[in-house]
Amino acid sequence: MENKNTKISIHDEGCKVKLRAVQDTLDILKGKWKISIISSLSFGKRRFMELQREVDGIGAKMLSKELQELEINGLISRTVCDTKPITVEYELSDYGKTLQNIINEMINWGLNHRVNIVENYKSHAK
Amino acid sequence: MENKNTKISIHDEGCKVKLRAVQDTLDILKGKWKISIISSLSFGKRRFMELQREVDGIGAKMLSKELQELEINGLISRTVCDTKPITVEYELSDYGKTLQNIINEMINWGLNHRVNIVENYKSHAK
DNA sequence: TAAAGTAGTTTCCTTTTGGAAACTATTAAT
DNA sequence: ATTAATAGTTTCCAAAAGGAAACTACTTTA
Repeated sequence: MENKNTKISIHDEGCKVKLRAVQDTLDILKGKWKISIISSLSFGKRRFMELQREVDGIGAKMLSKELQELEINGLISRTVCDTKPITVEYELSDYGKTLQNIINEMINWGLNHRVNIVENYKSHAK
Repeated sequence: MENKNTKISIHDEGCKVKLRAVQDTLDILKGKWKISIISSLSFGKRRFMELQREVDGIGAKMLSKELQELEINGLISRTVCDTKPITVEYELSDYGKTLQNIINEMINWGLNHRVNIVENYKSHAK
């Protein structure tokens, strides 16, 4: 009885800690565009306009806002280059690169999901 | 020149495909509570009220709505048990379980992030 | 001098999201 | 009879999120 309660208690605490960890991650990645921006930057440094072209559908206002939040959280760096027309390069910081595993898993899941959906469509079309 | 363009083109296409895959994943997981609900269910089956107690801050309306969307997308199953007061059990489907890698990476990142934040606080407090 | 590209910011507006509380319906216990 | 617990649904409302377009400011090119 005491043993059983102890085990349940330990289990519950483990769930809570993990759920809190997920929530901590989500708090950093919240917003419609943040994960897409990080994904884009995971392929290499990008300028403002490059990001706007690569992240489908994002406007300048949202891109600017999301980049600021990512920078505040130490996930990306912003570098102003004194080129002819001024350019700004955004890059994942070392800390931002620790998100790579999450991104990779999302890429894998999404690729697989698309295959599943297409297969499902085919089987219904028969 | 032609070689270089070809390489760039291939690279660009790879990015686009991967970014689209991330977007596909995000479309399934969008909403304030979906990932938390899936995380909770990744520890085992849960009843409606259990989920509401475990997912911190969620209300009945949102829980109900998010569960419906998850069921529509085939990620969870809903089983009505004919117990004394009727109970309903929610469970990850086999397909929902394929999200486990993403959840695990989010748990790991969040756990690590919390340690980093605490360490940062300590070093500033010195 | 005008157009176009860089990187944003600001304003105004709409849509989406989400919360609180009340309500339905059933069953069991007090 | 009343309370409580199950699992939701519905309504009404507020806040947050986000988009379009105009605007700033600088430089280069035509």
